[in-house]
Amino acid sequence: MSRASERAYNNIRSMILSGELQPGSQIREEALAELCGVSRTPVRDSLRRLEAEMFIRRNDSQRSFVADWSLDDLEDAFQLRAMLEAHAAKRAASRISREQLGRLRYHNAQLKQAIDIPNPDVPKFLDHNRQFHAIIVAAAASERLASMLGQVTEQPVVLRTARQYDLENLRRSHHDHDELLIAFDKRDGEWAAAVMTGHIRRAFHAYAEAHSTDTEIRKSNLAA
Amino acid sequence: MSRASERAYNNIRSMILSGELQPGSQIREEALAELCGVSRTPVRDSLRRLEAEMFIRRNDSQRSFVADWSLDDLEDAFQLRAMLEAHAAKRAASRISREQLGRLRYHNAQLKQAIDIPNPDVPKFLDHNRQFHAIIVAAAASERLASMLGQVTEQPVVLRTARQYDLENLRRSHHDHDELLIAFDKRDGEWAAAVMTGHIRRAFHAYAEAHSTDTEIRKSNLAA
DNA sequence: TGGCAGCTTATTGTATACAAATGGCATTCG
DNA sequence: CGAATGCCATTTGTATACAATAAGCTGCCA
Repeated sequence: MSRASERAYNNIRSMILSGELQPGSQIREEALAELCGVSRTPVRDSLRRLEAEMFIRRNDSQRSFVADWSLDDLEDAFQLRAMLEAHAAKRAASRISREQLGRLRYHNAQLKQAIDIPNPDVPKFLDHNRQFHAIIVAAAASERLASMLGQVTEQPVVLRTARQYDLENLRRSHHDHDELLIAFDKRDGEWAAAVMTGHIRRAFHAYAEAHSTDTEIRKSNLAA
Repeated sequence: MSRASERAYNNIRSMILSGELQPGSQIREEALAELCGVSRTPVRDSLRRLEAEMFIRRNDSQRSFVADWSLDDLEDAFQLRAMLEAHAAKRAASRISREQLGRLRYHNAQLKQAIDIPNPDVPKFLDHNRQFHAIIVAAAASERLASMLGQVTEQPVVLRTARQYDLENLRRSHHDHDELLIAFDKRDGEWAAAVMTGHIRRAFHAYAEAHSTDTEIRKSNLAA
């Protein structure tokens, strides 16, 4: 993707992810164009992409709004993600190369390092976690599957989820990865898929709990 | 979507589906713009959409080509479709309304009529088949799932597939629908999902067989 | 006062001109 | 003769002007 267009896309996307553009708020092409320092043309391209990825919704008269996710929407996304990622794990089990397995082990070791210290390095954990999953998706060798997973993995809230993992959850997450590695080693697709399903579903519940606390906090703030 | 943009999208899409634009051939925005009687702007919009839907691929330097599907790609698409549509059936089983069930029965009756005559009415069959599946997806009540299914259901070859169903396959297809109706009636999601999986996988193999015959015909044409 | 008609303004859609980048061809040099 | 390089043609990317459409407001009439 070309320079202006890519810049616009990344800018807008990160503004949505960070919450800078509030869920439900209207989006005007020209305003974004100024913010990104480009013309409306690449902004429009970006909006179309973001709409396809469901970061943005449009009403009947073509006006754009930042998507606002209910807990149900979120569970839906997680459910699809669990199914797709389990499928990816299953495919990967019979296709993964020695070299990919090695990289998987490397990232998992880094993950372990990130949490096996007094003060866990969460960003480091997240980064290696992302790469770990990316390798599995690549090993699954289905472009289509990868593209679909892209649509459900980096939802606004999904990103924020991991930050809310407590240490216990991070450890379990790491443990799942260990088990995935063994399943891959034994080329047991069913096992890999099962582990992955649980792995993603835990992530959802970790979020749901954090979210309800969050909501309560917000409520009490409003009350104050 | 607005007039020019929608026209461009539909035109280009149907040109791809019909084979008028040959798989693998390069696409030039200006040429399409002339063909559709619009400017490049809406054509570009359409190309982006079609690229996301994987009807079109782009090389490193942003040139567009009509997607060319290998049998493997196709099996991949069918596999994903089977998984997603089974998931839809499962969800639908616990959510479908009496009214939707009624419409399902109606379309299935029409399906039966279309093939229970000396000369089967294939277009009629296809139309009611499409609506039957659409109702299930709607009953699943997941926008995201619906959007993903859209990406794997109307691939160029998928469309041509059904035309190659022989009567026996059409009958089995209708029988699957009957069974789905019972599963829905009993709110048995697992059953519905299982039937749906088989239903879609049969479609794939029906295509694969027709395709190999097809290829042989093409080869002998070349030889002649 | 409530609601509707018509106008005004805000926002998106389309066309077009121009800029940037890419590919292909020809020429030249080793 | 082959490969590399520079130029030209083709194609895509971006900006901008203008057109179309929808929303909001104002004032009129019931």
